[in-house]
Amino acid sequence: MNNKNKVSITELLRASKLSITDTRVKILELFMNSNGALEHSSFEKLAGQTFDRVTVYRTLQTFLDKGIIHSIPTTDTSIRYALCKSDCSEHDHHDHHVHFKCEECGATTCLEDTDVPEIHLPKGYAIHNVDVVVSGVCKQCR
Amino acid sequence: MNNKNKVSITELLRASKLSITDTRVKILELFMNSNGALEHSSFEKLAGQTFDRVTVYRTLQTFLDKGIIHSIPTTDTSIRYALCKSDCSEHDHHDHHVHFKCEECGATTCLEDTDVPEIHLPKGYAIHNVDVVVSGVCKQCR
DNA sequence: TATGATTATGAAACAATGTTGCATAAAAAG
DNA sequence: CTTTTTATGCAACATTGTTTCATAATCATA
Repeated sequence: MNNKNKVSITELLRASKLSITDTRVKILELFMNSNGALEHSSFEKLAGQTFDRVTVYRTLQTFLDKGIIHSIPTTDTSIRYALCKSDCSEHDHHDHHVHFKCEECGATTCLEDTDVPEIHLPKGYAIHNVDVVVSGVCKQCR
Repeated sequence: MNNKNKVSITELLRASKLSITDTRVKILELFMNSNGALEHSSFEKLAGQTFDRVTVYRTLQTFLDKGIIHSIPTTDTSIRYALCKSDCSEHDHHDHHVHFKCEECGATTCLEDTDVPEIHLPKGYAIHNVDVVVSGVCKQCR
């Protein structure tokens, strides 16, 4: 982690009107240093340091609320989280990209360049969000 | 639950080479009598009868393996399950429909008539499955 | 339709995951 | 530097998921 990232993490927290704490900075560093999406247990295991379980839950919830991260649905037990692009905000998410879950290595990644296609539902439904999760085998595992 | 359904449940189990047991029949009845997708806890609460937790887990896993039900990814803790159409089989799922989660009533439903659009990924990815989960407000809740 | 082989179930014990309340510690505001 | 506000850690608890093993139910077949 270089100094530039530290500065941007600070700015990110400040922009979301969140106080700057060790836990929040370290969790954001973990997100920035990892390619894929992280699941909850990662935060307790990683970083040589133990975060308290409760603090991690609360921090992730706060980041979700503020639009700093987004959650990725899964059919296993663990929800995954990934950083939002910088143009997301509290009430205006637009992470309209596809997520990919590799069945070999287990990694979940955001395919930023692959847009979610438009979905047309029968009349009467109000659409707030569309999640697309593709599973298969990623480049590295083939 | 009428007799016709009972017969078809029996046939369904037999077709999947599963022995016909009370638990399996009752869990399938729950699926057939419910419009939306069911989460695990439903099976323990519903039906006036208490199923053992372990049996429910094993039964759902068996049904998944045999292609009788499919799972629907969520960003909350509970995985949802719904019946597959009759033309699914053990190694050949084709439930290529969109799922809808209502933010008001919480119900998750299969939109059988809304196909999952084709997704084009960057080169190198092998696609096995595409899950689309739309969240918003359903007809009944508007 | 009884019998043995096979498979499913339930119980117990455990492991992992998620939640709540409250005292303390840290950060922000003045 | 002090006060106010907010975040954290701990403890206790609740829920969810897993493993093992003895018992019970189902199936195949005689």
